[in-house]
Amino acid sequence: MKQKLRLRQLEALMAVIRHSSVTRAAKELGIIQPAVSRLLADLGQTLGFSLFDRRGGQLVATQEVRFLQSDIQRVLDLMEQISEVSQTITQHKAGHIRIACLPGFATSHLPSVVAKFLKDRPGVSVTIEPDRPERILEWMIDEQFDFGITDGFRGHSAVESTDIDMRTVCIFPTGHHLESCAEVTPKDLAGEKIIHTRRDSSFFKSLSGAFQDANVQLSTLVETRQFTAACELVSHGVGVAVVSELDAVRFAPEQIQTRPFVPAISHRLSLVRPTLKRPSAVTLEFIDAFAASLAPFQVKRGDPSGTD
Amino acid sequence: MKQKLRLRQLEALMAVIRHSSVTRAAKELGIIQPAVSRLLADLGQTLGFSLFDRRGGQLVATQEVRFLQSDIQRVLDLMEQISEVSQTITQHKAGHIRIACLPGFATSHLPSVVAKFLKDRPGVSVTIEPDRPERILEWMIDEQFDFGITDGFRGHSAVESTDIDMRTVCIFPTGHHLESCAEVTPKDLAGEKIIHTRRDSSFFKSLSGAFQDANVQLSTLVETRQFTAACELVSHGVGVAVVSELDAVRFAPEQIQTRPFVPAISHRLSLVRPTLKRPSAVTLEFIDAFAASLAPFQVKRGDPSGTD
DNA sequence: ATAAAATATAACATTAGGTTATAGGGTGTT
DNA sequence: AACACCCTATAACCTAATGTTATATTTTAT
Repeated sequence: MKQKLRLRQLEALMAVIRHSSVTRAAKELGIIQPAVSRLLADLGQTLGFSLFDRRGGQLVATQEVRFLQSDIQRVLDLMEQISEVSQTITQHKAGHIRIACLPGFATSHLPSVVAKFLKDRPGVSVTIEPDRPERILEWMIDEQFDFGITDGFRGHSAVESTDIDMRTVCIFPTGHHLESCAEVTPKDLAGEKIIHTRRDSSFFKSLSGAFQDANVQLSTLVETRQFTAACELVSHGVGVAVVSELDAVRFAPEQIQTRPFVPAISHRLSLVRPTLKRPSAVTLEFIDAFAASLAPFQVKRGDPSGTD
Repeated sequence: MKQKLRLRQLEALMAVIRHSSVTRAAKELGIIQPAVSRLLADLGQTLGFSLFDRRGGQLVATQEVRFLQSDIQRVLDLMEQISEVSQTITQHKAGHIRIACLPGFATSHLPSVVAKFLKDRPGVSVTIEPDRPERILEWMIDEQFDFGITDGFRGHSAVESTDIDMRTVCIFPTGHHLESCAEVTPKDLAGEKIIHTRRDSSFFKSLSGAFQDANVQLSTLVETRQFTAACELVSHGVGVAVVSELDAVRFAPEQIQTRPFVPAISHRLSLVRPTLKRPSAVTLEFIDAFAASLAPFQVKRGDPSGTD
């Protein structure tokens, strides 16, 4: 009698213990009494000892059964839990998303998006890891992360990307003489000390291209990786910069002024994820949500005026 | 697709995760590959998301599955454990025995019996609760305990008892003038101060009966509930007593001397247990073992010379 | 004792889980 | 590219577990 324990038998056992009656237990289980009777009989067989004593019309669990009772209950509870969790997963309400992003996003735009996303999804958790684009790329290739927000992405077979061109604006301290301009051109910036991104970045190339086309000398004040840093500097009254509008809007008008930059140049963001790794449903949902959050700052379609 | 989670499906899932291959998993489970394939397919259906990504000929669990993995493993482990424990229960190797006994037994005879019993039964545990006979009786009626060792038991419908008549001996301090007697009669004890049990105990009635029959005055030195206490007193050179041989043998000849008491009177022990409660297999085994341990000190059958 | 209720047993239907046979899909080689 | 090979999926069928109805048996209450 080397029978295996069956989950159904344990369910029946616990139901009978709860109700002290086979008939009532059957009712709870939604089946009829003989079925429960046999489940118990079979279980008793496999366990090798009797499960109940009758005591004045009531069934009382034997000591052996009481001995196992807590473990059995735990198994049933766990199964229940697994079912529930898988339910919420199916409803895209549970899971974990590992996000790698540019440092600027980790502090400025991303948190609000994540917060909004998590509000509707109690089971979901998120890891945010800020780092340089090169590292983000590595992480995608290694599949260490589910989703990356980067720029200057050149394509990679193991990485799938969606590029988004972000509008940029010229920013300068409040009170600056540029305040009189409705829009800012390279000519307006002649002689200004500029805060800009690294010279090897594609965004810098676009920017300096615009200056060259206008025959204006671009003179550097600060070279930084992050738009946020540039905004920060400008807000302290130092210099002028062309940055993503996304970053600029976070600062109050008392701190910095923004004007459209002409010619319009865009900052190309890349939303990336590992090609080979099948993304979880929540991950895809999050990528959608994130892309949507960028829409207000995105260059209109059919108006590329692209970077490179 | 409101299918229930099946244990077998979870087993298959974990096996495939372990081996990264359906074929190898099937081998481990002792079934063939198509069976596992379908278990997985069905499970995927009920869970509502796919379980594996293929990655260069290897199967890799999806994020969703990894999310559930630890819970699933716990369920399987618990089932395993329940099986094992029930096994040892079947082999009478596990369980718990609650023993209520006279205080004397808790310290003298019982521990050695319990120790020997537990040695072969790793899973078994025991509770020993010493108290007065009245309380032991209550406990049996309430089914608070599985087994009781008492005396003076008068019968009760809810309590099943096995009576055992224990041999008794006369004990006295080494160097006492009774040493010269081969056996001790009431006459030999004339004028001796006696240590004996309570006057309302049936054993005392037997004893005083013997003295009356011999027309000897029984003079009390100490009245105690426990034979062990009497032995203790005697070993310190105080008085003479008639006690169960079981208790007497625990003392060295340098401390106390023992002689048969004539007429032989017995001390009736009752091994009791709740009638209505079905005893566990280990309990029955233990009662047998305990009864056997008393045999050397038991009045021979057909030689009752009973108490009352 | 006897009626009523609860439980166990018997005979059959359905379904999960197993089997064999076979088709389909990658991977690696030529 | 075409081939062979290995792994996996699908189909058709079988067995054991679990459910059903009908009925006998046991237990409790009157």
